Amino acid sequence: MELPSSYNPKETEDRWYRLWEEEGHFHAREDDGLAPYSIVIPPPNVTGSLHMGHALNNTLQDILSRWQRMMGKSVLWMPGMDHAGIATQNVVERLLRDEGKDKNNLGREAFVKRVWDWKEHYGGQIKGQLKRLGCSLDWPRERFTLDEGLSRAVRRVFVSLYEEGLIYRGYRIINWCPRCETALSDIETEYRDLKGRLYHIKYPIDGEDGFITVATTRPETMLGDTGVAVNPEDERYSGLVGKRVILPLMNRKIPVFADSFVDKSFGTGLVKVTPGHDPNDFEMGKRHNLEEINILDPRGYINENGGAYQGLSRFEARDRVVADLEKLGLLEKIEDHDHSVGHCYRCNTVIEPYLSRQWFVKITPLADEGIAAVKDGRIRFVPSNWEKTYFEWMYNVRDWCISRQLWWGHRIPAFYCESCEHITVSMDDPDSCEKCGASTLRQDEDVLDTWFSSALWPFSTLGWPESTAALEKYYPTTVLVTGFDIIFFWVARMIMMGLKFMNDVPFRDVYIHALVRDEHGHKMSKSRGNVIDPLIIMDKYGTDAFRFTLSVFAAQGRDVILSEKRIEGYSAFCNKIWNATRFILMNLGDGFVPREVRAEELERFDRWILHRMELAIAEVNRALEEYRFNEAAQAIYDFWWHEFCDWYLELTKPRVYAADEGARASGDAAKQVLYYVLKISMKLMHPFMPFITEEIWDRIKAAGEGRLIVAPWPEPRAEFSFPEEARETELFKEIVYKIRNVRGEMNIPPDKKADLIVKTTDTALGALVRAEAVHIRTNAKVEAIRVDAGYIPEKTDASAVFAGGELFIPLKGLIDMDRERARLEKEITRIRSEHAKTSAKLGNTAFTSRAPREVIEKEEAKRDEFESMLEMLEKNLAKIS
RNA sequence: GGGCGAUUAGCUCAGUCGGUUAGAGCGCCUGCCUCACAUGCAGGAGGUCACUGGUUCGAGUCCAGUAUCGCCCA
Repeated sequence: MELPSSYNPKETEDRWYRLWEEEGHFHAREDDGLAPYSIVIPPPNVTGSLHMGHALNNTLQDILSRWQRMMGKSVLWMPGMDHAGIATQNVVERLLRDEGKDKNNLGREAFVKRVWDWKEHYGGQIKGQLKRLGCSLDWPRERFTLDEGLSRAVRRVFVSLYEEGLIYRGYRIINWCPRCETALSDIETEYRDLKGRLYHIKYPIDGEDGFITVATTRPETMLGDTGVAVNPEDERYSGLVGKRVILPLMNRKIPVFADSFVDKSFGTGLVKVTPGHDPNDFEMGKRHNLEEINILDPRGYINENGGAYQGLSRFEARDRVVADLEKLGLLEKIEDHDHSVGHCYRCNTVIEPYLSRQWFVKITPLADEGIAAVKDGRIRFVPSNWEKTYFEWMYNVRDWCISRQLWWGHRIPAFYCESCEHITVSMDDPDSCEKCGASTLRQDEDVLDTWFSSALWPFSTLGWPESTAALEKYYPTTVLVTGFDIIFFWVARMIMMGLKFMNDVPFRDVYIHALVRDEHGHKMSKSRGNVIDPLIIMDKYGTDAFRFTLSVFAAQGRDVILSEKRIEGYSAFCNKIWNATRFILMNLGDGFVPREVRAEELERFDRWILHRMELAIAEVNRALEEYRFNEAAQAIYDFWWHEFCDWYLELTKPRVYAADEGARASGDAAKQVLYYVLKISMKLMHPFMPFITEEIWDRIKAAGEGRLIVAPWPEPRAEFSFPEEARETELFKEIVYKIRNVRGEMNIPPDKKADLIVKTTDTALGALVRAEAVHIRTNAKVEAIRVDAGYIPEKTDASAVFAGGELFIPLKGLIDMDRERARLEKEITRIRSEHAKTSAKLGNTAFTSRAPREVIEKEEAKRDEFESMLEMLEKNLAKIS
């Protein structure tokens, strides 16, 4: 039973993952008769590869899954990927471009086939990377948003919402990406503050000599102006309303009208109105019957409506328009002006508000249900403050533009009749128009927003619209784990769709974790060059160290700020786990037979460590129940390192090393406890560090015991509650600390043997010191130990006080008096200031009359203790002065 | 402009119901290769809990304001 002197993650990780998977431990069974616990993975993009956000997100889900699996639940963690319409289409288009090809030459069918080919060969790299991370996903159930079943679900939802009037076709301003050449939803547009300019342009008044001046940030859109607006309350321009102005460059006569939308204080108070290229202008145009002129083609170039500017890009057109206005003397001035400009969230191109016909989901009726579900607690956000963000958005949500001018995605199941224009929307492709019966039907060219299919993820992956056993058992899912950045994109929409089509929430809890940032708190991004690649980290430090680091830093409401230094620190923890195990195995001996630990054979420190372990188990359970991953991880770390390794292992050494017959029973008990604590610890650690714990488990498990991944989670054991021994052990530790402190501060060389006199009138304490003399000796490095209530210290004794007594270390000839005086003085100062604080409190009648009794008693006890310590310290100081 | 969050040791952060001598990791200083681990052991230094005011017997914790920073939305 011996371990190599260090743990090799590389070698073990791969092997264990394969075994777990082969043995079917990740697979959920609908018929297992166990209570369900289900999580659906936030489906990564098929084009994606594992980044820190994924690593955190999936580590947390895996911790929950493994914990609940060990708790005996029927755990389903559903894997899958998202077809990522724009991103994937972009990837393949780029490939084609490199080959000198173009998707339009290829044609739709061939292009889509090409994307599928790409997906088969290069897509889904992230799957292997999730395995690398140890994720216990139920792979045989893996789904893809574009697979047959999910496509069926998407179509069912579309048809059903259309029939109900919740999906409609509309002609309006949407966000258009001229590079992707598709519409985007509002939330796919990211606004960024840019330094721009405000151009003041003079428009001549029709039939008069004067001008009016309008201010705009986008002069090129004037080519499509069909009006000028003014606030009705603006006295400056009251005479203008009803007149016409001549649009320069285009020489079009356009009306001046009043609309309360106009902000009097912005620019000149007069705004040019371009209904074809601005959502607000569009609304005004509707109110005032203005013509809507579209001056741009889908690529963002000026079209035939832009007169002489046709063929220019929107940016070239801006320069030319400004230059021409300047020449005509119509450019009054240009001011610097900061404004926020929409960008495509996929390709970062400046978005164009663009007038076009698109499909929309009427969202308000769905949102109302979604709001109610969170309001009445059917869904709980953790941390709860995210509910506020959710409500804020849901109350102000606008109709969702779901059509995309792409080829990669779910094609919209709407069929236009060539003869009567009727739209047929149905589950199966129709042969003829449902209205006039004509067979000349043309399917809508567009596909659906990828998020439309992701919105169905919690039930579509379980087999909906079929009614399956999986759906029956695992829906609603237990918890959704995701980042706050997709609350609107995904979480809110799943809630709405789940309520609509399943009549139930898609998940009970939504745990929102933070973003991973670099060590300076910056968002990791390729352009910043501060990306830490999780795969490199796992290679370097091992997956377990990486996962543990993520858990420790996953505090609620905080960003995860990651640096390699920390990961390195926790790889030391893995080493500590390995080596403590190694120590235990080396000392159990070949004849060791594990058995139940019996209360009557336990010594003080055995009871103490079992007591502490029970507390650790309770803490891990509580923390995980509340999704406080960092607290659970911290509890594990502290217990293992600072209690089990720092103290208990040291305390067992004399017992397990002892060779004589009389000590054998004590040594045997210690071995049983070591083994027991080791096993329980592996269980507690497993969800966080699955590989090293399974590896250790494999070497320590009893005959016939199965894998750790499915070992039963530790049950609380009331018989291991030993508060008395715990208290005594803390006292023992304090004595050891004090002696070490004296040695350290006094610079006593390690090889210098020192004796110890403990002076106390407390007989129980004296008995404790006598009983544990061996352990004080080995842990504090002292020789002879004596308890003497009447001890009169020598002038050459170093001393220290503790709760219940004082201790002396005779150091004839070695003691540096100045140093010892300074040490005692420092301690006196410290205790005095504590004493002052507590006696001030007790001297305050407001406190003594109003504070709860136990708080007062605590203060009194503190005061008494400080007083007796001060008395001893001062006496000892006087003695050596 | 509206909303949310943060500010605690040199750095990065915990701190649960308002009551402990405010903690951890890293870094720093001192001493140790003690037969599990130098990825380690022992000891130590280091804090006006951003600021101002309030509530309270009592505030790192609750409230208000200020400052700085970050994020989301318009």
